[in-house]
Amino acid sequence: MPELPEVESIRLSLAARILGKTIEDVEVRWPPAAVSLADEDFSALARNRTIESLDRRGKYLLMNLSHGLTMIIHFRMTGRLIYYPEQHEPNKHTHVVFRLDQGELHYSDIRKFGRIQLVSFQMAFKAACLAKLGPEPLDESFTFDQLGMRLARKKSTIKAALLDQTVVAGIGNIYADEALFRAGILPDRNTASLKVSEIILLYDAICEVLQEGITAGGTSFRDYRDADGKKGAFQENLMVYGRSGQECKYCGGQLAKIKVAGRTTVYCPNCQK
DNA sequence: CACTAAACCTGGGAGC
DNA sequence: TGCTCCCAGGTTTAGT
Repeated sequence: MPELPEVESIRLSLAARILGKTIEDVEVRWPPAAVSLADEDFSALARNRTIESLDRRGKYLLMNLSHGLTMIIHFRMTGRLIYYPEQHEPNKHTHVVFRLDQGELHYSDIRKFGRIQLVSFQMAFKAACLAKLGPEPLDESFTFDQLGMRLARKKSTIKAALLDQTVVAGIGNIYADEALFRAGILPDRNTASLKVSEIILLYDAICEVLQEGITAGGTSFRDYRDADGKKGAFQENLMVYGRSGQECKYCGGQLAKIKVAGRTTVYCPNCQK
């Protein structure tokens, strides 16, 4: 389930393969996955455009094409974007095939939740999905004060606040649980109950866990792969996510599982207060 | 405003 | 082996 570190890892691996290449043809095999401007044909619109740059905003990958067009890609849970240097046979989960002047880019998605939107560059940041996003947690402009001010407006649990993309962009279930463990904060604490010292710990934990996730090439708990089809390594560093009932790597106690904000949440009852 | 639930989907695992 | 059931979770939308 690609969160910020996974999308960033896709962006980095993809950049090395496709920047400067031209989209010569597009085969949309499952139309709901490829959304374009009103009444415009996705394939026709994308054809004969050069891939000029790759950006990321939260969990969204932005592919900027020549002539002012941008593809906004969200992978949701099982989306993948993989580059093949040679012609490659699509499978039943391959929804869009981009044939480049050299190689092919395949978008596949088992669960069919992900979407590729094709919009004008000017419209991209006004698009409903991007406009509401909170700050980028790894930008220099993201400070602990900013986090504190945004959390102060929330009346939910701290876990729900971290998953809220309008508070901070890019955190999902994995990194929310990991950041809260590192900060020693129980996931179902009310946001208003956090002391300033705890928000400082949380701020540091968020920045560290996301940066380490990127360095490890993301977390391949199940489906995630980068643009070369390679797994990440951060699953080996997970302290709580997916480890319910197992020993806490820090104190040796048993990790607990609860539902918070409708999501499975794993934490250490001893290390997190 | 904030919460919950449903909807969107399929594969994998558990239990029988 | 094969069936059923439940679970995984990002986001939007509808309802309370």
